[in-house]
Amino acid sequence: MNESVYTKRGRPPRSDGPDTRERILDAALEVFSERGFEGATVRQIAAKVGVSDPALYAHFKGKQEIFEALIKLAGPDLLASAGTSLALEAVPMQIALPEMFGNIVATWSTPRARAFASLVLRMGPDGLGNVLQDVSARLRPVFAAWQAGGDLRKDIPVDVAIWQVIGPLAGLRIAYLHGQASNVDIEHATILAKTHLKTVAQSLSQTRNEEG
Amino acid sequence: MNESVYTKRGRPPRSDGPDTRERILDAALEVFSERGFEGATVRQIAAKVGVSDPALYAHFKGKQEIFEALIKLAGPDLLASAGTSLALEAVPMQIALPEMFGNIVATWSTPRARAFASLVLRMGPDGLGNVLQDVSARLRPVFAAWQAGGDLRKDIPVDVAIWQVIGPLAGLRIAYLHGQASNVDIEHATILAKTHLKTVAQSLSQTRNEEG
Amino acid sequence: MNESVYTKRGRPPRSDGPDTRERILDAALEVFSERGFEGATVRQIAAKVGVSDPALYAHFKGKQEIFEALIKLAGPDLLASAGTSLALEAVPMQIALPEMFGNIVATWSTPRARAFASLVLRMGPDGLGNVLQDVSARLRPVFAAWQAGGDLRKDIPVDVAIWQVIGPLAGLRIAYLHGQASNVDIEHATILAKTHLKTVAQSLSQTRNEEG
Amino acid sequence: MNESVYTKRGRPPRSDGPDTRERILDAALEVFSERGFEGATVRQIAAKVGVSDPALYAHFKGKQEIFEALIKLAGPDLLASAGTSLALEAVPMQIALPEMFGNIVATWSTPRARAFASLVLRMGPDGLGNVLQDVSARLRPVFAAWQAGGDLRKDIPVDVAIWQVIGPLAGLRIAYLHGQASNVDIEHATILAKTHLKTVAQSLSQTRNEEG
DNA sequence: TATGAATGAGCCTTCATTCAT
DNA sequence: GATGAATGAAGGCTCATTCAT
Repeated sequence: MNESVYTKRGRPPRSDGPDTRERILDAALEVFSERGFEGATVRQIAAKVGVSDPALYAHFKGKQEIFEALIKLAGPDLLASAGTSLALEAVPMQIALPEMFGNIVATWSTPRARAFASLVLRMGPDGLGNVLQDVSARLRPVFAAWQAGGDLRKDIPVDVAIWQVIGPLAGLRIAYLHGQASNVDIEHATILAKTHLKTVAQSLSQTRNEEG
Repeated sequence: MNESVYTKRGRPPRSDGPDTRERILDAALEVFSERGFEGATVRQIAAKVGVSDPALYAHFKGKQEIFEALIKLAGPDLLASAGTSLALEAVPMQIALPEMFGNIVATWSTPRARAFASLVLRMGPDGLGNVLQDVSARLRPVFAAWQAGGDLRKDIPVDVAIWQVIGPLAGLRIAYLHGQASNVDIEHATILAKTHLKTVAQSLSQTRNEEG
Repeated sequence: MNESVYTKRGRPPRSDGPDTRERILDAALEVFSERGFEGATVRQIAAKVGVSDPALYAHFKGKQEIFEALIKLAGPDLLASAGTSLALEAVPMQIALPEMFGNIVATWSTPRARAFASLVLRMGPDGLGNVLQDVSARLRPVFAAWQAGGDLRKDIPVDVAIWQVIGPLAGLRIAYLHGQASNVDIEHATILAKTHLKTVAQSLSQTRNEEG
Repeated sequence: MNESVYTKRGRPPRSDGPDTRERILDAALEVFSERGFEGATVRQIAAKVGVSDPALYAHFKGKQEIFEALIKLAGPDLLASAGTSLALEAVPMQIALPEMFGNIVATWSTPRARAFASLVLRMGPDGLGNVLQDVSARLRPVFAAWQAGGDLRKDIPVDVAIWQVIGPLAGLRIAYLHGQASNVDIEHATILAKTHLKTVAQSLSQTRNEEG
């Protein structure tokens, strides 16, 4: 993998890449997302960076710390990142919701973002649950505003409305937008997300015509 | 953990329960779902069963085989199991869909089922993706029948309709119905699922008002 | 290997062979000679007998004891067995020596004897050295008698004479007459042994014609 | 064994010698020759080197590879090494044969060579058979030349002649010149070898008297 | 900073052996 | 006698980590 044949003790002439710390995190993201924390080995990460494993210890205190640094990075890069960071309250729901599509699926489709998705997945239920509840909490004022303004039907609890929006998206991300996703997967997810957001926007906004 | 101080090479004087194989699988499910395949150790499983680790090797060829046996068991116990095994085509969608709730969330709430959910989660994207695509495929004829019969709006592609139904459920399961779920989580999920199914049934069936 | 499908606790209806102890030793000889003491496992032996491993413990105290029983059997069956047990002193050397061929190589060529040879080989230098010294000791009076009687040249020390006879034979046995020997090996050894004994008998008996 | 009580995870403050790979092979030779491949443990080898067992894995891929490295080294150090590498064809047999003694037994008597002998012995019949056949093959042209030149009696097949020379030597090596050989053993072997070579040279060269 | 060599801990697995039936 | 299930011991090997350079 590493073609350099420099073999001597001590520091090699010069490190060929910029910011080794960054490269370590990149490699770690890949390895951790593919194999999970325990399944990944420090050697694999080091190999991917192109250095020997003790080198990592110059930048991080250990495997655990690399992982945690990754998690810290993951936060803003997750579900949260896309639409939820915008000032959506100001935009009418009918427009804001489909709008999220462009942001969200595009954002989620990058290799890095997909690797993060896999990473969180691998972390077990806690990792995922936290993210979702986090996003849910962030969206609540937005949806409440929409409901107050009449954009969102009043007969649906805000929580349920939120869930109807982000639930399928979360499922989508997990099922189709992970590290190993193929292009077909991504396209499939794109269509599903697009249609989902249009439909759900519609059904959440429209006043019911008949009740039973 | 084991207070007995019997120390001799061979088999101990009395083993307390039969059906060790079953108990191994139970313990393994728990441990694997909590820590993932690599994170789990044979020792932990054996300890949970209350035997020494070599004992497992009388029943399974190795760690891998225990895991695989678990996966095999997981099939019927997963997403699929609940509503999808019924002959739903015969039932009107408006009734069938909410009906699934009783089956599904109840089924998913058992500790065993939740452990399985965590297990599959831990298996990485492949595990999950397969399950969802499996369920999707199984539901397709049902939904198609509904659409042909007029129960399901014709302006929504069957795939999207299915996803709108199971997408939030999948997310739910992952976010709230995993091995470590608290009672609050479960209740939360129950309400979400119930309302979701009612709402989605409605919005999938009702003819559009032609709004825009 | 064992076609019987009787599977129930306790003793099976009847053991199909005679003298299990004997069969165990046979199997053990085979396994030990193929893999050495540590390389052999109790299970392999038991499997070859067609019983389960704990069954061996009804006949022997353990692996070690089986091995020792084998060694005890090996003694008479080894180098010693063939010619050396006869009353060779009475026979003229020129006749006795070639005569040994019929006994020795024939005896050594049986699968059992060859397995024993491998067994002793595997035991390390001690096993082999002991055997050779043993044989040497047994032959000494015979050769001394021959030398006294004029059959054996007086200018060769008895020890050397013995070694010239049995040395090649020992090497032969080890190199060609072991457990895995092919028929070609055996034939080769046969010829070598035959010619060797004839030649050595000649050169040990004939008075030297010239000295320098 | 190691009195230092330094206990910390990584590398210890100072390692005392270089050339660990060499030292591992030395230790391994000893252990393998004493106990055979299966009987030897990686931990024993490491202990003899004075390191912990994982250290070996920095130099060899595993137990098997250590063993194989040893076998590779064994080649030149075995039966072959001594006389057979010389250009013996040029030397008259009567002189060359006894000459081998100085080389061979001296070479075989070194602790290392004796350990190798035990090692090969432990490898079972294959190991030994190969060596002997190898040597036999190497000597054939030499003996053929001698026979053609009249040094070697024409009434003895070359193969048999070779065997009469090396057979006792092989037996000697196995019986007396192994890893655990005492000084007495070595002396005994030395005398036997010396006399053997002189006698055999004589009897292979002298023309028959036409005795019967 | 980065490396090679080394380490303690621990993992999966096999083995000889034993108990209760 | 013979069996299935279980056990303590130990083996080979991997891993994260550390020291000296």
